[in-house]
Amino acid sequence: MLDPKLLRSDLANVAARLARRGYALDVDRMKTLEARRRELQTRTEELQAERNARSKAIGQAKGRGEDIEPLLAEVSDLGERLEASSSELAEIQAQFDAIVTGIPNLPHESVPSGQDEEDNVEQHRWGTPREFDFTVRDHTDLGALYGYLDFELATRLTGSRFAVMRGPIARLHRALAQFMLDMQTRQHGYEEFQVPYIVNDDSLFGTGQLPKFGDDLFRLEGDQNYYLIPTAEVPLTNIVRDAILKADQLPLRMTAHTPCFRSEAGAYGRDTRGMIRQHQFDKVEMVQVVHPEHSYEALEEMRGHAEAILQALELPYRTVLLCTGDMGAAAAKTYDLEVWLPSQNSYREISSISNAEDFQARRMHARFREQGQKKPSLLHTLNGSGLAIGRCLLAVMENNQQADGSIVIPEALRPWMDGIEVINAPD
RNA sequence: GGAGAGGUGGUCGAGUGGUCGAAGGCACCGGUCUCGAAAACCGGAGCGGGUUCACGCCCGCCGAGGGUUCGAAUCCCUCCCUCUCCGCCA
Repeated sequence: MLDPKLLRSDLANVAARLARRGYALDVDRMKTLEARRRELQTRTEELQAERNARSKAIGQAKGRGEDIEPLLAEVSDLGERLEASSSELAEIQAQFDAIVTGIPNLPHESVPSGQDEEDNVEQHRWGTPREFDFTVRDHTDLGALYGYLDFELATRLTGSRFAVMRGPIARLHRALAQFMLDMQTRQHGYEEFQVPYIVNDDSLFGTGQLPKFGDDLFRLEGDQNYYLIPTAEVPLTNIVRDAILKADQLPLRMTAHTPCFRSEAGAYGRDTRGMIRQHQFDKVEMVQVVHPEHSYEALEEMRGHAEAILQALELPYRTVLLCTGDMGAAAAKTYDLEVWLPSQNSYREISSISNAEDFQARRMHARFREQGQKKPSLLHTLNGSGLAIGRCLLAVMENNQQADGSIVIPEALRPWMDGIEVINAPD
């Protein structure tokens, strides 16, 4: 959420910056609503003040044993006028809020303008895609070869876009998760969390999925407004909702391994084959809660924390700076890491690292108190995948495959695989 | 799931429907005292919003949302949460 004060004082400039990411702010409507709001709020508060004063006077008169009938007569229509004014104010306020809560974050000045992923800017590449002297299989074929990865079974159990992993592939999946968690906690200073996989609507509002992107979420039956988490970013970031931290507690570095559930309502028809785009996938997530002055250092740092995983696994990747049109609504700046997939002969997203600045903090009322400062100020929040485990699994499978369909386990991962070096056909 | 008791400021804890944003204790900050500290004493302190050049003034907030009333922390309704006992379960 943007600062409502900024929307009042610098509307034209805000609109211009939003236009850069393709968001058309209705400036005239905002001006009209704001003028109306101001008028109604002033009047409502005046009426409230009058009510308070008169009620107090009635109480005092009664205390002195005086006749309060005349005083009551004086306030007879006050309630109605107040009700009329305040309900109209609530109406205007609701319209204003509906717009404000739907406005995306302002892009950082270093973010290139652009429409979609075509306009993203590659920052650098790491590793060299391997040359194969045989025809590469994609992970779906590799998994099917020995029955370690079964999409048809998952379809029978549930429906489309789910996977069943078994034996060594299931084991590899677990190893990846453990490996990533251990790296983030032991080497990068994150605290490990185990969080609910179901959250309420307040949490989803806080991180910005609601109210606008509810279609991408799985909502639970019942009247509790419960949703399956689309990412651990939601529970982890909301840990600081409604909190006022002390400056010396910062930065907070949190990580968690969770499943993520996405209905991907807008993405049907894309990546229908394999486990690139699933309704359920596991991810190790990193979240940082930092002092506003340090959030861009933290962004670079987190990018490094995610890259370190890919480097350790010896997976070729490239780093991409997202353009304004490809960023999520909460992000001011986002890097994507894209891993090399031989079967697609291209790089595919495996991690996304964003600085939300105070966008989420404002929605969550997440603040901190600067040493010696009276007023609390908003924190900055960042999140990044470190990494998406399903996609990492398929990247390992495809990049490390051999002619017979066996898969070499990356060196760094072997301690988490009981020393298994190659995934072969079952005995 | 059944029965009961509760949700008040950083914390503990008062609060007959009327000057209550709310006593008091603790913790906290500033000051006096002290070589320094402790103790004692004095004082200050919540969050959000509106308005003002500013001092300030005003509004809202006692789990959440409704309602009754001139007036609600206090009365009524719905929901959420916590605790105790029983049952069930991992």
